[in-house]
Amino acid sequence: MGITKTEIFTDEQNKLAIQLKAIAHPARIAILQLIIEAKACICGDLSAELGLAQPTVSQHLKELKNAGLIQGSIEGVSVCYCIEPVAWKSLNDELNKLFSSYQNFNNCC
Amino acid sequence: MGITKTEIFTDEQNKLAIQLKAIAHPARIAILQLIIEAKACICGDLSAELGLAQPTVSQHLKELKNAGLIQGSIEGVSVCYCIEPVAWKSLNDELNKLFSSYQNFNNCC
DNA sequence: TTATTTAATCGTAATATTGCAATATAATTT
DNA sequence: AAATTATATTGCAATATTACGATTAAATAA
Repeated sequence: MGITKTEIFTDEQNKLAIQLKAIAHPARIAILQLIIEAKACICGDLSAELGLAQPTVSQHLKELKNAGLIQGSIEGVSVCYCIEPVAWKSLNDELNKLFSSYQNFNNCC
Repeated sequence: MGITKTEIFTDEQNKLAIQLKAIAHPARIAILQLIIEAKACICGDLSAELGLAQPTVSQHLKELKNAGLIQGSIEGVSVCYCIEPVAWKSLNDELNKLFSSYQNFNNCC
């Protein structure tokens, strides 16, 4: 079908999946890294830096924005994108919860 | 196109994207949680617990296994799946690196 | 107002993902 | 060996994703 059965999962599971999907692409990982290092935060600069067409980068930025992970502020003719601190921390917390819930010894095999 | 331009990204970025994609689905998050809590680690049990058909769960398990995040050991007629500790820690480390690289103050907007 | 600059949207082709019924495979039990 | 039990694979329909050329929209500058 190509459609996920979201109704059988918890809101937490669905939210985490959506945010993870947003960062589960090398271009979007690269974009986040460039934004964090402040090497580039403008669509055109990111496009040049990455070697991806401007519409492609714009689309990736839109997905990161839809997931709430970045925010854009208008800077004259261009738009400066940066991390949205609250969602970023929330995702970090949720992932820490998932990863720390596993201890080597509580395995059954 | 539907195909990612992996060649323009680093191996690290591609690997992280692949592992994140593996866990970026609510069913696979739920499966990991059930495995970690040792509430279920067998395909049939997971299928019953989640309310997804057996082939669907089998496919999700395969994807997690392909990403190296779980491993299966044959237990008689059934297969017991559990976390692959090395890859699990590696992904955790990589994510910690990404998240900790961001500090609120190094933003440009 | 008319350029100019930059980002967003539209449209589209190629490919990937999701979910499951039907079936095949593998291990155990009788 | 035949039956049983459990998982994996195949095939398929519906939908989603990726990438980009062409175009549009929005803001500033001349």
